[in-house]
Amino acid sequence: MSLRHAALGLLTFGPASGYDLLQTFNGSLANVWPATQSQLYGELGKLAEAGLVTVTEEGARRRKEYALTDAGLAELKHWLTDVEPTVLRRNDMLLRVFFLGVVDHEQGEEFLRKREGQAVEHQSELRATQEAIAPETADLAVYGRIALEWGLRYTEMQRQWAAWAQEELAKARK
Amino acid sequence: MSLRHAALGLLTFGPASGYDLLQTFNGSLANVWPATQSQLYGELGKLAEAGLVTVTEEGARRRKEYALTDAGLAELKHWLTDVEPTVLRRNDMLLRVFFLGVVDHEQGEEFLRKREGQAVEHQSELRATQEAIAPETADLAVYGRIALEWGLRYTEMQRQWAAWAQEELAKARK
DNA sequence: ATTACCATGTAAGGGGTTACATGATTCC
DNA sequence: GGAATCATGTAACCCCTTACATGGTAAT
Repeated sequence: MSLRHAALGLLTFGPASGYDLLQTFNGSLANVWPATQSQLYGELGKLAEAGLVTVTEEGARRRKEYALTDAGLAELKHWLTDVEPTVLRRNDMLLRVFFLGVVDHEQGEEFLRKREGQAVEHQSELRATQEAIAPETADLAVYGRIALEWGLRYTEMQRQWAAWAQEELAKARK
Repeated sequence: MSLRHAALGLLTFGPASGYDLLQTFNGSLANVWPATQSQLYGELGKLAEAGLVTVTEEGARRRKEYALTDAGLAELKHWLTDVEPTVLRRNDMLLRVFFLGVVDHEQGEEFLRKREGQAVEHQSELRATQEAIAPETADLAVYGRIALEWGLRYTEMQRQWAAWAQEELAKARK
């Protein structure tokens, strides 16, 4: 049920069309809560029907601009403060680790090597976006910086873990 | 499509019934790839139909015991070595961070305090299971230990991040 | 006998993905 | 005029969750 809240959240920055929101979902939210066009347009319809947003303007090319209503803002605040975030489940990569004994040691090591590389790569992407938005975030988007820091620490953790795991494997092999 | 591979993976440890597998999904796999009864029985049926597992025994109480076929093992290996794990997406908690500016500073700080507490709690649970399985894992379940270590490092990262974020907020508030 | 546990299945509904479909406007 | 972009919508399909439904077996 969080696409709904992601949309409400984005509308706190100002009115926007489905198309506008989609750019954000594919941009800064891509690593946190991606959404497809199909899904978003459907959800905006439901949000309007539920009175959490309203159409404030109909522009060219059937463009509809949506704005948050009081009820929408209330729902967003409720979600932020009263609803417990779900703990992370379903980790594709870790599931594979569980069964890595099925293939031989070399392939196990290669798997971990790849994870290490992927973490490095992902981290450098995050650093790139960090530098791209650095100027304007003197104190403006504190929470944006905090979210980004999570990504940096996560990828760093993954990198170190994968390196450690390779050593463990080497030890176990002797 | 990973429930299928989780089931195949578990069957490499020996034949088992849907009910047996379910205990594992609710036990050691709960933090990695949970599955419901309803879903699992359905998937086992599809796996049998696809020839990746076979019913090796029909016991009391309609119990069916499944075993991996050669095709099933091949599919599992293929998934382990050739299919790239999906990078983690959709983080409920981080999505909230993005919009935390909507509520006041105190509530923002409380949110982060809760995350810190949750990380501590989750980590101590992991340590408990670590000690519970320690004796038998001298070198037996290397990959199990490696997966567990991921959890310990993840929760530690989250704890430190949440603490850091609270400091950043305090700084930004002055 | 009753309770607890073993054991499997179906149905309804939500959320997500991919693909299909359509048309308006802007820019070259 | 043609291509790129803006802009919205529908349909089919898969995965997952919750709830409902049924019955066998073991232990007290």
